[in-house]
Amino acid sequence: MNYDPALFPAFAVTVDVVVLTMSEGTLHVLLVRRGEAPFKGMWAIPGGFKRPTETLDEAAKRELVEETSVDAASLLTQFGAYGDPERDPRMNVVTIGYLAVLRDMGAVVAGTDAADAALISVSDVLNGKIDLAFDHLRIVGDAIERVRVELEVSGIATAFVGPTFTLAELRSVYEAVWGVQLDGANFRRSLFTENGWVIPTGRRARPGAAGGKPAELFRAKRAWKFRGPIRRPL
Amino acid sequence: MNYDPALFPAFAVTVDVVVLTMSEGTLHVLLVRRGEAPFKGMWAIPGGFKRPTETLDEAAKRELVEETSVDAASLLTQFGAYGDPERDPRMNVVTIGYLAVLRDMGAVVAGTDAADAALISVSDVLNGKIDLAFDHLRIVGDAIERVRVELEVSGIATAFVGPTFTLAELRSVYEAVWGVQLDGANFRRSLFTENGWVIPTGRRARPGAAGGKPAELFRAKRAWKFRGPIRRPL
DNA sequence: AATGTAAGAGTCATGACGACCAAAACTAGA
DNA sequence: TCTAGTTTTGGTCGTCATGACTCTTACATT
Repeated sequence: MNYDPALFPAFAVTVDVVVLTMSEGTLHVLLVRRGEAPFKGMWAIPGGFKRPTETLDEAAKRELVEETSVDAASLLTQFGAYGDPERDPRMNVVTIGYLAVLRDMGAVVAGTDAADAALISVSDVLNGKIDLAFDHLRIVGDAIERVRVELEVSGIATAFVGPTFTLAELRSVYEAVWGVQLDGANFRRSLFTENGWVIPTGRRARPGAAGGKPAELFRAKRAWKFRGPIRRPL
Repeated sequence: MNYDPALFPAFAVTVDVVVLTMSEGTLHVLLVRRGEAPFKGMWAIPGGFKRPTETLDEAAKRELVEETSVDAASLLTQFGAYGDPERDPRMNVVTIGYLAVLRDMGAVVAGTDAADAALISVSDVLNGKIDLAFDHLRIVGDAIERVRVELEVSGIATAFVGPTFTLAELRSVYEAVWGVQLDGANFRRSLFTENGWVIPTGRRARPGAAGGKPAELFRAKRAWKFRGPIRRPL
């Protein structure tokens, strides 16, 4: 730090947001299609340039709204920075990766800045069926890995579901993210024995098309901030 | 991403490294004294500008060597990015925080770029006894928090000790970082029941000045990569 | 009414964990 | 040399979380 900063090479700083959600029982990521070179026509995660007058968190929130018209202020967490020299062929760009977790939103609305937006299955992205621009595959991979640990140490799971949810709904979040099968009865016990996780609403959800006993609807309690209710198997 | 990046405001990008180590049984952080304005004479964490031709990881490694002549390539993990508009009074600087964990090094050698370097007690820093330049207090705080979780989910603890260590030595790492007291016998059992953590060397360490039975020396096994051997109390 | 499905409640064995206790092996001082 | 103090190391005991089950309840579909 003994130099004049103005003498040093300039970088562009961007924020990229990995938006994860549950759709049809599996994990999906929100992608936008690039309208210009480089990587024109390819899928990419939404993002854009940070402005000098805003913080990184504010930039991430703004970009997410601009490109997907989604307001996820409360659940936007930073998980990594990427600055490899050739990650952008045009110039030196350092990007900050943000993770946003949303509940199922059904249809995706492309925002003002994006040509096209869609929810893509995470497994299709990770195994290479869908090519991503830049180093976005690595960024998405890091985001997924982050969610896996967050699920255990924090209570990010409730962000995937609505304000009221059934236990099976919540359990499917863990199963999809961790890629495991969890016993429904044991999952229920984990949330009830140590109380502070869920509070019953009295109302019940309609059973699925396959029938079955209607599940009770719950709301999240505050304990989720400190530690997750169950531990990751294996 | 629909704009020409050259039209956007330029940032300086730096890397700052929080070096943590155990000294006299407590957690210490490596700080350097600033020789120039702003914040001249104050303590700061070592760091410097990223070059366009290197990755962020390489920049962190290089800066650490330059300022502290410490080569910690294997244990340099990124934990956060900081880009608040006024965090550097001179211009827009976005910095990437890195965490390095070293074993006790005794004396600190100031590198070529630093006027002075010293190991400062982490508690003195966190409770405000030592003022840090820029937003480095927040950065150090985030690094500490990161170590606390890393200690539980990964096996970063062995990085604090030498290639061979006693169990009491390793236990003191957990106690210092988590700020708890752990029962020696139970700690030992945790490392032995689920085998894969330590392998005995047969040799024994010399007892401390207070006497006591000489402790056996161990080496680390590979299991540390997946999960920590014990869970955080509370 | 019969069948299928999923929620919800309970049982049982295992195993991890905290709180202890006690022996072993050393140092330091009387 | 003897004794007190300290630390490692090995062990017990009770509690509680967890995984693998079973069984009942309450719905849908045919």
